[in-house]
Amino acid sequence: MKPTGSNLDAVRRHNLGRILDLVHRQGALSRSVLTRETGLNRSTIAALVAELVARGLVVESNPDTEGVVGRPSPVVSASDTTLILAVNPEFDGVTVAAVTLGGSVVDRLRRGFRSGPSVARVVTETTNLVAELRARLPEGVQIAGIGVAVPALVRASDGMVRLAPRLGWVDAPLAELLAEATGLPVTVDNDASLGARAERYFGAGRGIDDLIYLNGGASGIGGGLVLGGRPIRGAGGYAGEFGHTFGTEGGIALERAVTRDALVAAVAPGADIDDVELERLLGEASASITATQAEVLGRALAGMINIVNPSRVVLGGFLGIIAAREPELLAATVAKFALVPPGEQAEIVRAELGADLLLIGAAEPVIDRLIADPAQIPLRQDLGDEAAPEK
Amino acid sequence: MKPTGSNLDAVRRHNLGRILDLVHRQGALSRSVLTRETGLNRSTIAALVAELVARGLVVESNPDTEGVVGRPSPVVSASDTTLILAVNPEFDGVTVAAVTLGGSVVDRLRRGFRSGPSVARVVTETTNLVAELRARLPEGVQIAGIGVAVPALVRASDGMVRLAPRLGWVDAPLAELLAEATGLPVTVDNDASLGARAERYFGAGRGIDDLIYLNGGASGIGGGLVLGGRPIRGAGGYAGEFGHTFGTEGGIALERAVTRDALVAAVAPGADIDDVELERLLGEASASITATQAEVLGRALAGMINIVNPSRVVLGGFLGIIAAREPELLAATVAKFALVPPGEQAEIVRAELGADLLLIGAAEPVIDRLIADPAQIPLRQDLGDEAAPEK
DNA sequence: CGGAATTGTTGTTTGCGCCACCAAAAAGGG
DNA sequence: CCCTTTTTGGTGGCGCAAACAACAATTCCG
Repeated sequence: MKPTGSNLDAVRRHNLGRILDLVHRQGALSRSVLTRETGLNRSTIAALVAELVARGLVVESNPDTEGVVGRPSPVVSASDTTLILAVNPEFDGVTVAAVTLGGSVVDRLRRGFRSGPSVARVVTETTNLVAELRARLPEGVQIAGIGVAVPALVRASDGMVRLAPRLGWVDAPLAELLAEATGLPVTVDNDASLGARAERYFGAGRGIDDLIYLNGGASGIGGGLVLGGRPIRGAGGYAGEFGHTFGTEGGIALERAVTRDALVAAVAPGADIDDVELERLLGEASASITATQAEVLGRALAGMINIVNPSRVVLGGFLGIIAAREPELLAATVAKFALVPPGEQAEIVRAELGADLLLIGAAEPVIDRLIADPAQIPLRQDLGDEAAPEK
Repeated sequence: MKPTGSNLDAVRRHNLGRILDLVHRQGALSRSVLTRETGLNRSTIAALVAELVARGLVVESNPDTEGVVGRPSPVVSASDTTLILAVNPEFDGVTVAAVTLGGSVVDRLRRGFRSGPSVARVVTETTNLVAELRARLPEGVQIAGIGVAVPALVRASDGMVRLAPRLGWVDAPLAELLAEATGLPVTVDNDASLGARAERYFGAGRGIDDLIYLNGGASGIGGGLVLGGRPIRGAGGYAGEFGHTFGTEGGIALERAVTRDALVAAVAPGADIDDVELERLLGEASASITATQAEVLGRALAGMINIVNPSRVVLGGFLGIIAAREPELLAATVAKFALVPPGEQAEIVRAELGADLLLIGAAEPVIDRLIADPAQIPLRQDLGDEAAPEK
């Protein structure tokens, strides 16, 4: 069965995790703020922070005198000597990046593929890139684990890729294979769900407990759902897979009615351009295509809004371009087809995070594991004069 | 901000609550089972159970020798000396019932109304019924609180009824008024959400983490959503309010296309019959009406299933009758309009709980409060020779 | 009837957060 | 410029909850 009753160890773990969580989400915080925020005693906070420092998870620094009365409180911030490796395999290549506990990408590598890669190919290439990246990292950094964002249906509990149409995979035990190849703990999850998490914590969905996230890419539309402050996967991982829902009455899937290719075809037929270029060209052209697509998108959104009543809808990728170019039309269409109260409560905004979105998201589950038990990172023995050991 | 870090008191509260939770949900459990289930030490369980007994929340009894080796372990079950009062105001009357921690109704009273009642009327009638019911209860029982299930949009955090079309209320601070009038703690929530919880814990949704619940009553269709094991309300409490969603392409709300009145009109026009009678009459008549309604219902369900990917759909009230009479048609319609994978994962079943559904559900939030802090119930002083004091 | 298995019971131990006290560091006021 | 006020860090002792260990009780089985 599930975990259960808590003993004293659990208290320590929970409190360490709570501090790590606050520092991760809100950036640098003074010890006095942590005291207020957690309700714990000053001395307790001091002891907990000391342990996190000893494990290389946070660092303390002197505050810049802020003009407040009283003794200054040391500022606690995420350490950059503990990193997470984020991996994003796609049909045309795989990206590996080093992400800090604070949620920023410090280094990245990419290896392209000519054809759709097999699972084995992705595992070996990823392992190579991981080794390469680790060699480039400064001495003394430790890797907390590997987080993978994959465009597929995933059983997150054990990192099994159930179905990846784009990659042609079925039932690939990706987490297990990568863990074996690299010797590091690995988490695997759906890319859109992870994108939703990233936008929720660090982007356009900050602080929003009920949101729908939709991302439009070259290969289709993916989405993620956050309800009651928690990511929702549904029984089989299909919750929030809005690309396959029906946007029109005729029963055409949304991701076949609203496509990036249609936008590209209208302004630069056949060209291979990125979203920035696409938006620039659309700005110069007439808006009729985005208008048509905005209407279909709006109808589909209305259906979702009626059912889950979110307070915000975040649109990324080329859907973000549509949202930026047709805000009134989109809002009007939603208002027309959604019920009045939920429709009024749902604010439609464009995603804020760009290229790093999936990498930041991919690191999140690893950080979750860290927050659940910070003691999994060994204490650094500063007893001798040697540097802290890696791995 | 939210609660936070945990200290030793929190551990004790959590563990007491965990035991109470297990006993509440799974019925009678032996102390050895509790030990295994919680992972706590035998001696710890003994101490915790002793405290719950002292607070009148559980009782210990001798097990019937089960044919197992080893010393018999005392059975812990919910006490019936601590009760929750469940209240269900409707447009034509208000029901007050006494519910045990085990989730069964032991007594009930109802007062009818001629016309739609004002908030004040409901409060005074409820207060009277509460007093009457308490007078009938045996000596020594204590009331943990009042839980209200109301057909309205509710802000559960403070029990404010935001909008109750059927009752004609707007922004009625029902929890506050009832708490003042009765001197007991009061929780208020939407009736359909509470019904969903009741079915999930004690009915057709037992153990299901992702489910949709829909209930059809004389005044319309209400629903509740449980995702990831938690009730989902959405930003404004509209999540799961499926009655207002569109079941057909023409934009007619589901609860106007699928109605109880249509069924009644087909078999006994104008008659005032209950669901049991209605189902019997339908059994004798032709099935064409239920078939039409099953199709519309199926289309609406398909839309919901595509978005939230539940593993079960529970249908109550007259929708349960439709589900029982047209299982194949309903399943076929869902299969036709839902995507294949989520459609296959969603099992459509009839609700199991009958008339007590809302009352059991209404008690749940009160029990939640009890589980969150069992120490809110005072210790019974058995030091003297007097009985335990009430209130 | 005796051994094995399981669990309740009791007293002791361990570890975590709290508390009280003192010291340190900044702001403000005369 | 010094002194008071305010806020926070640091330290040692304390209380408390759960774990642990040893023993007793109860049942099954041969």
